[in-house]
Amino acid sequence: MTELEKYIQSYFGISQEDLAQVGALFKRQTIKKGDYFLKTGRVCDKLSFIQSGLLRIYVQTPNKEVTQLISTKGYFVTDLASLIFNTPARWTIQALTDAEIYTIDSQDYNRIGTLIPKWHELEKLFIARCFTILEDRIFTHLSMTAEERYHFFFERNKELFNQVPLQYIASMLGMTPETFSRIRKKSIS
Amino acid sequence: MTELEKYIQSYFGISQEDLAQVGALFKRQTIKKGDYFLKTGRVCDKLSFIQSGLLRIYVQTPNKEVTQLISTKGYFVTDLASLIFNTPARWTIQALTDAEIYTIDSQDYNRIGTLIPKWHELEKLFIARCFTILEDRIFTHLSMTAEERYHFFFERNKELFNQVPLQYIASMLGMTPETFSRIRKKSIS
DNA sequence: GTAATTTCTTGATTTATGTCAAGAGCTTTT
DNA sequence: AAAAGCTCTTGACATAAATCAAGAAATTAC
Repeated sequence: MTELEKYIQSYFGISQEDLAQVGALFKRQTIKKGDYFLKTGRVCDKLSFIQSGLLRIYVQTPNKEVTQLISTKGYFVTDLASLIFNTPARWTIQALTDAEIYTIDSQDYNRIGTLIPKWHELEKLFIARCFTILEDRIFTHLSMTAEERYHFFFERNKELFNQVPLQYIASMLGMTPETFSRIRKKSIS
Repeated sequence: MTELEKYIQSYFGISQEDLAQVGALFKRQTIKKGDYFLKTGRVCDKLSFIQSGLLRIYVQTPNKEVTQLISTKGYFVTDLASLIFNTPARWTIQALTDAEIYTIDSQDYNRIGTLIPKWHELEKLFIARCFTILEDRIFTHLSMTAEERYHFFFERNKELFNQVPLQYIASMLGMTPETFSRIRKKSIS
């Protein structure tokens, strides 16, 4: 079983055969550090699984660049709204490191449901789980200070802190790099 | 066509017959101002459509009460994670006004998929749309000041401002009632 | 291995937002 | 209609976080 299949298995819980069928629709692909997976304004016509490497999802606003998420091994990456509704992508997605990904194009993606009858239901559950993760993330912004968000995130994502420029984590947590740096200093000493 | 059916129609786009079938699973119910629709820690075994009235979704934390959302006419209300995964509810949901709602219990909810084959797919799309709304909301916290969030929300939800205690809107936007009040004053004059 | 670039830290300062406390203005209750 | 509760506002002040600027540290390019 490939790693992709293992992850799909764990997220969706489908049979060996179904797994092989879905897995086969994903094509292995490498993407170099700095390359763009997606740019704001284009329609996102693919969904990828990250086998290795790191991708950053962000938006360029008039004032500043805002990092929405850093996606790592084992996660799927796409602009969901754009993929599903064919709207222009809100996010730009760029590789922070060389990355190995498995990609399915939107055509094949839309075909999964016909191959595997239960797929829509399982995917519904998967997206619902993603939904609740975002609910919780909003809650952190309503209830926590920058410092609390830092610790909360750090406890759950220690590895990330020595893999990516910290300014991106700062942005993702809704604070400036300077504030991030000061909290970090306090926390280390 | 009932209002419930009209909304389901607009969200899910299903046929007249299917609509009648789903619609029939919802039972009309009234709920008095102050009544609890759901309490944190219980398992949420229902999903409701709001026909009229306002419900507030919030959490009591050790320090303060945090309002996650105020739900209005035309919206569905539930603790999605709890409904789907049978986990203890994170949110408490309380009526801010007398409300008229249409409720489906989790048993019937889980049966829709067997009645209407396309349901899971349509619901997937519906939840995906909710997902992207939350993505956008997170973005407001990463990119905007309290004042900007105020205006952004105000432009889109003017009516709400003379229907509910403003402190709840303040909380929902991630600021104190005092800050909210000051921004409001500036904005009026 | 040195230069060039990018990233991170630090200090000084400003600005935004939170806290506390009091009172005014509404609603609801009696 | 007075009393009791809420809710909102306001001022004074405290604190958190942003901004600006400079330099140190790390990384990447040559």
